[in-house]
Amino acid sequence: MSDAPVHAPTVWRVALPLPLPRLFDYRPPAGHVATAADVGTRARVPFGNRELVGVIAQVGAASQDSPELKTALAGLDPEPLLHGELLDSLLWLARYTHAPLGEVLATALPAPLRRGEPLPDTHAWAWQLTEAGQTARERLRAGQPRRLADRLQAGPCDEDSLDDTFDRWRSAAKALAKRGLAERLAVPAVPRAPTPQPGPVLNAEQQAAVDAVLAARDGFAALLLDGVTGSGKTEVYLHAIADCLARGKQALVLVPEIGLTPQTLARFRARLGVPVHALHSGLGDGERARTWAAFARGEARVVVGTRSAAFLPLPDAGLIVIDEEHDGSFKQLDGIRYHARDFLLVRGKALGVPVLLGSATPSLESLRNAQAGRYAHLRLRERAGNAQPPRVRVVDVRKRPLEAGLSPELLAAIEQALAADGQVLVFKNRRGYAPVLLCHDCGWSAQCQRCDAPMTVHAGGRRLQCHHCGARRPAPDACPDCGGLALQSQGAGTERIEEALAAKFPEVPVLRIDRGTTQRRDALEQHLARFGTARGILVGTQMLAKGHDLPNLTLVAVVGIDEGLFSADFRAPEKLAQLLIQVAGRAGRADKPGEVVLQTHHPDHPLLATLLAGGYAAFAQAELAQREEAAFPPFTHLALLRAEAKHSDACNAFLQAARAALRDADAGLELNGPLPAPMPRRAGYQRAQLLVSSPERRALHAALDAALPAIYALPEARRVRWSLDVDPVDLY
DNA sequence: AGCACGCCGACT
DNA sequence: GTCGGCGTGCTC
Repeated sequence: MSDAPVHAPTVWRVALPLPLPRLFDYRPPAGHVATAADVGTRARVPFGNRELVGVIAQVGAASQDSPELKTALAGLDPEPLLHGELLDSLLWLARYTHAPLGEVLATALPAPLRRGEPLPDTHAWAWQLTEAGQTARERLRAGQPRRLADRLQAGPCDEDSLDDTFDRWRSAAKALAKRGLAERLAVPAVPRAPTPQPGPVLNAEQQAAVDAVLAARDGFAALLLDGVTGSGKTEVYLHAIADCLARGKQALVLVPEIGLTPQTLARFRARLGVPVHALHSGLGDGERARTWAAFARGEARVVVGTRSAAFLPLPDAGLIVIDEEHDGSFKQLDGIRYHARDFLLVRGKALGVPVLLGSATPSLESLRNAQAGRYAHLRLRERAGNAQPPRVRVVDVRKRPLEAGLSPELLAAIEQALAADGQVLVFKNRRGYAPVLLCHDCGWSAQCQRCDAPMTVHAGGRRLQCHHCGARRPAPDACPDCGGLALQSQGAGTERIEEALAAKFPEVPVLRIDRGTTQRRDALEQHLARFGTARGILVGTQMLAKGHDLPNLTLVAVVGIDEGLFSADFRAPEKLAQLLIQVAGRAGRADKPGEVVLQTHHPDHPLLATLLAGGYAAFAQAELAQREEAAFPPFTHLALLRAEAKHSDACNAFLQAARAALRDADAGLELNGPLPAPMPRRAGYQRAQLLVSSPERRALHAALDAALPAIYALPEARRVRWSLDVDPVDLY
């Protein structure tokens, strides 16, 4: 502390998008003086022999051990791009995930901003009559262009309100523009006063939930909206958001990957009476950047978005909603391994706004927080509109003849449902034709050459595909080992079930929905629309578990749940219970209860017994008790250090050295490993992991903070690809 | 992560 | 004789 260099230059300390846990110092460009106001702006800097764009994280004296300083090429922002709450929250996220700040900031920014492009224009477009249009209007023939001209007579009209109030106005506008009667002009985007449409009358429980959110609206609060399927959680969101908008504030709604349907957006738009922005993986870079800018400038009011929407600036925040809060897609599994729900809770606290977490099957973490009094627990027990809960039947398939994995009882139930003009959903967690190709003569089975996993049979048995690395090859005609011709497809995936059902029920349509048939975002919509409401059978995977109204669905059959009952993953029971409840929630319609058939070899399994007798709440209680007993989350805190390399020795050497560093940091830490990953070889790489756990979150983070510099510096670290995952979702 | 530098195999 | 394999080292 004695020798702070008096003449140390004031430098920009820049967070660069690199997997290096430090900042890089630069002299500001000639003519610039670094000041605290530069923090949060971007800079273009020379780095080695290339150029990078980073964010100025600090301004100060160069660290003493810095070598020769380079000069930054340019500052890119007149005003900080990241500042206030968002910057603070991102700094928190970097500390919490123990990820390099530059990588966190790069993840938070849309690609064009990451590349150094300026914050895009966000002006709105409006239409107005030209002078010629003013005079010619009255002579126009009746029709759409005339109607539009009449509308514009009162003055310019922005495109958003035309969207809301004028069907197919674009072609009318085009017609007017072609004749020089109307023109498009850029207008400043100002949030319009909302013009909300009334929705259905709330029931008492919904009203109580809305009241609770409104009562909490002046500060941070976490509220768990625990509502059975069909209880009208979305209505509660809409009322809370409408209140937020009426107060001139912004609202953010986080939804799972598959929850962002055009119907959802249309419903939000119609009810809220303001433009509702969508943010999802299907959008182009430019559009994402414009949305980001519109929120940063406070012009945009409402966003419904997937995981990455958690990074939008919210200068006028009023409410954060997290729909299906238990959903696994909120956790990013590569790059920066953040959990969007948990990040938004931190942001809500920093912003001083309520965070509303909705689910029919809350995560055990959130339930525990509610029970501990950290979250308000709001319940919706009634299904809206008198809908009856489905009847659930467990079918014991032990010793029963199976046809493509389907029991006679199940087939009979399908026949019955179809006879009553209903629709049937058969849910199977495996896509493809069959999970294994086996030689009946010698026991050989088709394995992936780059992964420790069997290859899945596809295309009716003609092709093999690895679901882990994407490898494909034709299925052999004869066994490569013994030359025998007794190759059999073992087990059944969606494709085989579809084939069997199509043969069994040739008079009805059978539609298969899985990642094989439905890659595109709107393909699911289109498929379901074509399927309609006439009798028929849907076969599908998780994709069908939620969203998408299927009003005529009377029977839901779930096959192949047994793997979930005995998985090594401690979260498997929770995931299975959530899935069963979500899938079951699809059955039934207002006038008629639906039926759910669970086909299993383990009809007496405690998970099923508890779930059937007491519903999700009872299951969750029992499962929380087990987690506590076994010292698993949320009763302990985990971090997983993963490594992969061509040879497993390199993984083990690295993890062993990391283990020693962590042991040095905290002798009380529980360290498990190095262990081979459950699938030790994937895409040609050997993988291993070290599980770190502690009952105290602070102790875990302190140990990681203390040990990570040493881990980064390990010579063994350069011979592997490694990553740290705080709060891992799947250990396996 | 990139990108260079640096020593050992099958090709113009 | 060269182009190029990826091991290892560095980036203010």
